[in-house]
Amino acid sequence: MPNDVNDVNMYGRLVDMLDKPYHHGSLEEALVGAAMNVVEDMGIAGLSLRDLARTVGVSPSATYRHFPSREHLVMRVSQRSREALARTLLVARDGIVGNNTKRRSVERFEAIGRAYVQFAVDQPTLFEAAFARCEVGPTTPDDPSAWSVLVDSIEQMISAGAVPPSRRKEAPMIAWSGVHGISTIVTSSIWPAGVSADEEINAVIASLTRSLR
Amino acid sequence: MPNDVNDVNMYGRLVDMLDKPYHHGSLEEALVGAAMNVVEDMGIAGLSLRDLARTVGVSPSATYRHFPSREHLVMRVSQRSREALARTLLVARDGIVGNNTKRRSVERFEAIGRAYVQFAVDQPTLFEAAFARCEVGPTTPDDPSAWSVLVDSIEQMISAGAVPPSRRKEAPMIAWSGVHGISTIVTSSIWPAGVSADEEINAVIASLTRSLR
DNA sequence: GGCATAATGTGAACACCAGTCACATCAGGT
DNA sequence: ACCTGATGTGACTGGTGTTCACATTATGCC
Repeated sequence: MPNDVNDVNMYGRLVDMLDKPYHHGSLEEALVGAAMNVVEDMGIAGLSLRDLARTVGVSPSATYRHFPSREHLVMRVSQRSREALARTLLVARDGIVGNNTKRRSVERFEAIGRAYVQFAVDQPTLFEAAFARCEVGPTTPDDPSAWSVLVDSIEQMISAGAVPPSRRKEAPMIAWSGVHGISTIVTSSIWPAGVSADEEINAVIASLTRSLR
Repeated sequence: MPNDVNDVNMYGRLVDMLDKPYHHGSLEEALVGAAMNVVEDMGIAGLSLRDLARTVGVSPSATYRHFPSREHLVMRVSQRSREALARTLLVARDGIVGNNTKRRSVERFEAIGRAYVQFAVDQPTLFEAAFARCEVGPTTPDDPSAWSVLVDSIEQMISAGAVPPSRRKEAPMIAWSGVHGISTIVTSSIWPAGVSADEEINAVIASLTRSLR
C-alpha cells in the first residue's frame, strides 16, 4: 500500500513519525480541565466541543467517547465550579480564628457569606456555570458542597448560642438566599458594570446575621 | 424575460401570486414576539434567528435589518421579560387591599416578594432571560421596573411606620437579594426538579420583613 | 505467549447556525 | 417622475453538535 497523502490511514503513520500515541491516556480529565479554562475566560456560551478537542489535540468525535453530549460536559464543569466555590468558602472560614467561640462562630458565618459573594464577583463565569440551569443533572453529590459548609457554620452558631435553635431548620436557606441573591444581582446584566457593590454587600450580610438572631 | 424557475427574481413573482407583500410591515415587533414565545418554551439557548425568520415568514438575513446581532435580540427579550415581571408584581400588589395602612403596606410588600418568586417558578425561562448576563446592555430603562415597584413598597412601609426610616437606603437591596436569591436557587439545576419549595419561600419572605423592622 | 473483545480515537458527512454581501423591491420626499 | 433610503432576498463563508463506519490499542482470558 503506497504512502498516498489521500490515504485514509495517513494520520496513523504520521502519528508514528511524531511519537504521538494514538490513545491520549487521560482524555476525559484533559477535556474537563480545558473546559474549565474556557468557561473561566468566556463563560458557558463560549464552550465548544470542537475547540476543546483542538486544544487537547484530538479529533472532535473523540470527545463523544467520554461525554454523551455537550450538555453532559457542561454539567461536569458546573459541578467542578460548585466544588471550587465550596473550597473557597472553607478557606475563608478557616481564616477566622479566636477563642471566643460565640463571636468566632458569627465572624466565620459572615466570612463565608462574604467569600461567597466575592467568588461571584471575581469569577462570574464560574459562578454562572455553578448554578446554570441544565437539562442533565449531576450524577454524584458535590464534594465539598457549599450547602454543607453553610449548614455546619449555622450549627456552630447555634452551639455557641449566637442563633436560637428554633431557627435551625430555616436558617440555612435564608442565609443562602441572601448571599446568592446579592451575588447574582451584582454579576447580572442589570448591575452597572464596573460599579462597586461593597456597601450593598455589607448591608445584606449584616441583615442576615440580624435576621437569624 | 422568461418565467424561468432558476431566475433570481422568481421569488418576487411568486410573492405577487401569493399576494404576500415584499415588505412585512412590522417585522421587528413580530420577531421580538416570536422570540418571546421561543424563549418561554425553550430558554435563551433555544433561540435561533433563522428559526425566528422561518416562523415569521421572512428570509434569515432580513432579521439583520432590525438587530445588529442575535445578542441584541436577546437583550430585547431580556428587557421584555423584566417588564413582564414588574407588571406581575404590580398586579400582586394591587390585589392586597385594606384600611389599616401599616398592615396593608407590609402585606403588599410580602405579596410582591411572593409574586417575584412565583414568577420565577412559573416561568423559569423568562426569569432566566430577564437577568441573563449579556454582552450588550439595555438602551432604554425598563417600564415598569421591578426595582421601582420594590422601592415604592418599602417607602410605603416607612410612611406607615412599619419600617424605620433609617433602613431606607439599604432595605431595597436586602429585600431584593432575598427574593432574587431564593428564586434563582429554586429554578437552578441544584434544586431537585419537581420538589416544592413553599416552606423555604415562606421562611425567606418572613425573614425579610423581620430583618427590616 | 496468543487472541478475542472492549475501549478509545479517526475522518467524513449531515444538519444547523450566525453573519456578510451584492442585489431586489418598495415607500416617501423633492 | 425620479431619486434615495429602508427593507427584504438568496448565495456564501466559516463555525457548530452529532453520528457513522472504520482504525488502533489496551485488557483480560486461554
